[in-house]
Amino acid sequence: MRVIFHLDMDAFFVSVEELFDPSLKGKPVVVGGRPDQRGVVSAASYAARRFGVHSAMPLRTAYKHCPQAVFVEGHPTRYRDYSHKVHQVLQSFSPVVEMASIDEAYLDLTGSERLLGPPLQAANKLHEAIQAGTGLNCSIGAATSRLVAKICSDQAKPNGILWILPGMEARFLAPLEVRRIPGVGKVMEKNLHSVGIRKVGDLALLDEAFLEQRFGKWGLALAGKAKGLDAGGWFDAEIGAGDDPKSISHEHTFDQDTADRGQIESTLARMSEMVGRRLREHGLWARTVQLKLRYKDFSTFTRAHTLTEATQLDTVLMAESRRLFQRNWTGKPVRLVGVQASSLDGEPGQMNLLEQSSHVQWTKALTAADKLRDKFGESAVSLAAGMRGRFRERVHENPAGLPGKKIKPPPGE
DNA sequence: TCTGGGGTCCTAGGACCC
DNA sequence: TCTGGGGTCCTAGGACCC
Repeated sequence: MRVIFHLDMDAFFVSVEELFDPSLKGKPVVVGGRPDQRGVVSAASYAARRFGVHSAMPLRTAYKHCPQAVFVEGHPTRYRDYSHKVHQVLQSFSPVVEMASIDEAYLDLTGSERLLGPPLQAANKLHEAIQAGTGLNCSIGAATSRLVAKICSDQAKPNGILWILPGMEARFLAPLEVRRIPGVGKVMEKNLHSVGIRKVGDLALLDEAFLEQRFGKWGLALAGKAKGLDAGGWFDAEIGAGDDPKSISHEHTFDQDTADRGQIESTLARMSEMVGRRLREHGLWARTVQLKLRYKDFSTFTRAHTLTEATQLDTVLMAESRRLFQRNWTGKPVRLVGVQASSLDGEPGQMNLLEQSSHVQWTKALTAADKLRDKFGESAVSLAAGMRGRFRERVHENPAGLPGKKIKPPPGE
């Protein structure tokens, strides 16, 4: 019988902020930015939640609900550090660990009973170890499947442990709202409601063929989920299977919508640099480049192009995203721009000799630039090629006092 | 209420090939 | 000469998650 844990950190970003500033404890805290900024709540403390503030809520709305809350920008590097600490504690409990996101993980503890005791006891030990190792609270769900363990940890919040005995899965799930099933969002919930399905128990009673015919592949998976099985989709994979990313992207929402071609294109250049850098960090090559635009009415537009040869280079990403932009932009003010790289591979694929030597030189130059950015910050270095023509305003983005350095492109470009 | 940024997976149509 | 079927790749959009 499988023993699966799902561990979820409680109010993770807020709790990390409290470690660095204990005066925040007990106060309504909102992580995400200033209340007059465009943006949404990344995390809210339990005190803030009592005022109706929750994650994904626009910051301006959060302010209306709770003007006395402390609004903080957030510190992504701190969260990554603490996520890493959590990961280390988990690895001391099981070799089969998968971080599902920055603040949650799955563990397979099957066969560990002699070492750690029965699931509830093991969960207690883990809970204490996380506290000791990070100073943070978490909630743990234990069950025979990933799905049930995940729903359990949610039910156990905050700072609790819940174990569902083998064989009790369906009875545990039956009274819950269908929305509690991971993957059932607003739209699916509405669709299910429209055919009279509200509880997971209603779902379990239905004919599988009906669900498949009505809701497609997903419907079939739902039938299994209602019984507590890891049926279909992402839950089916073995724990620890997910490794290399399938896409890498960066996007930016302007403080105010803009129709300034120079501003838009220089932002695209910056997004391309950031994507290129992450490709090199991961040792991945991309064949597909995608441009994303979002307009005032939130309508979102994407255009992609697949290259004949994979790339890691900022210049190629820039040229491609700019070309897509110039071909498709109608001149309407833009709210957001983004650049995504996909069709990723750990190898560059076939290149002719000339391209190979050019590629080696470029990679050297870019890796040097990456190191400078590590030292002096993202805006310290900009590609000389990125400064040509419309990208010229990048120069002015360099904050005073930082060593602005141009990296010369290799000859022949 | 006026909506971030980083992802994953699914669907569906068209091109193209055998 | 009235029109098959399957496989794979590419593209666009959308639901969903943290």
